[in-house]
Amino acid sequence: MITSETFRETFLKPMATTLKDIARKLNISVSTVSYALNGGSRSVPEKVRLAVIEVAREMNYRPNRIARSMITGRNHVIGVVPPEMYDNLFLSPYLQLALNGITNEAGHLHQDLLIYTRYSETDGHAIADTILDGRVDGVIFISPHVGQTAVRRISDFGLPCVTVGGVDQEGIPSFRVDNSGGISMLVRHLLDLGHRRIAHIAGLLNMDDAIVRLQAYQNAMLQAGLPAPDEYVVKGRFDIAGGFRAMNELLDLPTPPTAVCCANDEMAIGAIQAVLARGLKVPDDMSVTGFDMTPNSEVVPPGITTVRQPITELAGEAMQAVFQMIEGKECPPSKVLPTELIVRGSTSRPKEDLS
Amino acid sequence: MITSETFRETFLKPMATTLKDIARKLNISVSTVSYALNGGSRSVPEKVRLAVIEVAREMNYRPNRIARSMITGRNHVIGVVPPEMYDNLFLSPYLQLALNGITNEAGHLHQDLLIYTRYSETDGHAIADTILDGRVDGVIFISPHVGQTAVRRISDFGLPCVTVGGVDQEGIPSFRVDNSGGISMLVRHLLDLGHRRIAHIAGLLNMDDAIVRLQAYQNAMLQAGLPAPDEYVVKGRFDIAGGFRAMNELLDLPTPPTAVCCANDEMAIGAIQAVLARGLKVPDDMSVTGFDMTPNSEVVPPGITTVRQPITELAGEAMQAVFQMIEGKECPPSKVLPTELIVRGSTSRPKEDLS
DNA sequence: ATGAAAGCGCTAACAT
DNA sequence: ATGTTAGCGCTTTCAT
Repeated sequence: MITSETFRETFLKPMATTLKDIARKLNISVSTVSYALNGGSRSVPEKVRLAVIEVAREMNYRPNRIARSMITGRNHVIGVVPPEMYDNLFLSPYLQLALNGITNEAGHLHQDLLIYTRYSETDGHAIADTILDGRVDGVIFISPHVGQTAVRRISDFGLPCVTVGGVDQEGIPSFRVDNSGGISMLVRHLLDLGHRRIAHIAGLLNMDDAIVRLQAYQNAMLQAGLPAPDEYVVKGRFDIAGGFRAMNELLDLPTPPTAVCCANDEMAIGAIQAVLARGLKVPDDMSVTGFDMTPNSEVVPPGITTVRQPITELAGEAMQAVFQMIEGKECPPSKVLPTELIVRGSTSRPKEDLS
Repeated sequence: MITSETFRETFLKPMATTLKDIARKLNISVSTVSYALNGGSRSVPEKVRLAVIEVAREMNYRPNRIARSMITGRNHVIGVVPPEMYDNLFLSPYLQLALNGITNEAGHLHQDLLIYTRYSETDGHAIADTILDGRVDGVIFISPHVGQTAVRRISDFGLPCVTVGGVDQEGIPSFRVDNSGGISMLVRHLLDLGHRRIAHIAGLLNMDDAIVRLQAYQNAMLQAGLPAPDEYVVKGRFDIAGGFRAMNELLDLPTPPTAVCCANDEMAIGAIQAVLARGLKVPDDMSVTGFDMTPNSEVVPPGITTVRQPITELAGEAMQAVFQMIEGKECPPSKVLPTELIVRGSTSRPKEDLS
């Protein structure tokens, strides 16, 4: 007869030592073994305790966290939902920095990370179901989509939930930078240099950060009394290839801009490549700015003028926040950190004086 | 009286709908509900099935995967162990590429990833215990240390286990490139250009890949009848800063090399920075080679001559391999993929003819 | 001081 | 066709 146990034993996983095994060997009860090993509310005589520990070692006992989770309701695992559902996720510097912050902090807090990478299901319903299946104690969304309904669903369900980037939502703390302030600084920097025809390469407009940055660009231009015509706003998808294409579009315009403000560093890198590919020079023929201050923004010549976004710190704080919520403490407030202007080689006065 | 249930309900997680709740509501048994929802070995009349599904939706039922795991013994989660225990893990391009491969494939196979980032415990014993606590169905080690005893422990226990990089071990399939072949190609390339004084910046020598590459360098020099003196071998820790320091050491030698072969691209980037910082030029004053063909190796001027290592593909195959083992299929064979030489701007003939 | 037993939510064998 | 029940390995209450 093939019982369930026999089946598992034979074909799936090897049988591990359980508390019961130890108890049987020592002729004591499981509860005593449990208390001896984990020191709960009951005290166990030193002699017994040592014997149990000895046998546990001998038999190579390892507590089964799944079983423990069922009772305690705690997994000590935090779910992490990356921004988008495309292949080669980890090539995004933004995600890298965010994961570093989360990872470092998770280590300190003794939590493991379950990274959700299965995005066959695009709809928030399915994603939420996966997240709410009991394996994680809380969730961190990294730059969720606009209308990522999963965030709301999860929060409504009562599972602790925070976002890195994104916008504020009732009861869901978000940790982000002052996008508007950052873009304003960059545009002002370009204005101060004497630029008047300034274009914007926008990110994925289904992400809040991209939307806010676009609006900030438009506002900054408006305030300066300068036009921000539609053809000066090109979508760049937040990646190098997108920045490359977008810059080409701008260069093909009858009156190209003299400066381009990109919604992130990667698009700035692509944009610079496009300029160079035409035999033009950065910053002489075209000033370019980025956003994020990723490691590459420094390495890529001539060094990209950008805005420092403390993503790693922010992500770390997000991690602390979910943890607090999990621990039953009060829902911590959202946090908006200021950005810092980093001027490097990719911006200079325009060739022709346009003032 | 505060029962365990009340406690959890009140302070920790919200109570979710269970099969029992649905059964009670419909006045049928849990097993019927289970079969109606998951369609196991028992058939359920269409009418009942629909009613169950309806109520499940109404009550917002979500299966508890923890409970399911306890019985089936399957989590549909694969553990991933990153190479080292330092902060800012995700800045390593090697890890990024590996994770991409694993992630993409995990998506196809419908497996989630649990990334182990808690390395307060350096010793293999503790790491193995964490991994063997029942939450994952298999493990992928990325470039494990030499003497990473956890790998052996886990494999001995019977949990499916593979490595990306590293060396072959009995019963543990590894997926890696031909390190020796790659380094040989690079050294030969430098020799062909006319270099004779060739140094090596080695990686972390507690990693197999670093050791093998160092040996390959020494062999290649030996074969060419050229010296590879101790002062021409400097440790660079596999990162940019390490490459920078190492190159400075080499430049301070009474007779500096004319070319440096680095064990990875990042150290090559650091090395180039060090050369430039002294007002020297790459490749005119110093040829530099990398390893891995990371995205940056192309972007950093003058473009780094390197060796393409199909890390992403390799990692994907590793993922497929653990999955097969989990499914009870035979342990797949290890795989060694060839590398490909990528010649770019960072190498040229030495200034002085040394032949 | 410690054994027995009740579950956690689910699956699957066993009955009916 | 479907209800009852025995666990999975553990924690924790209850009883002794």
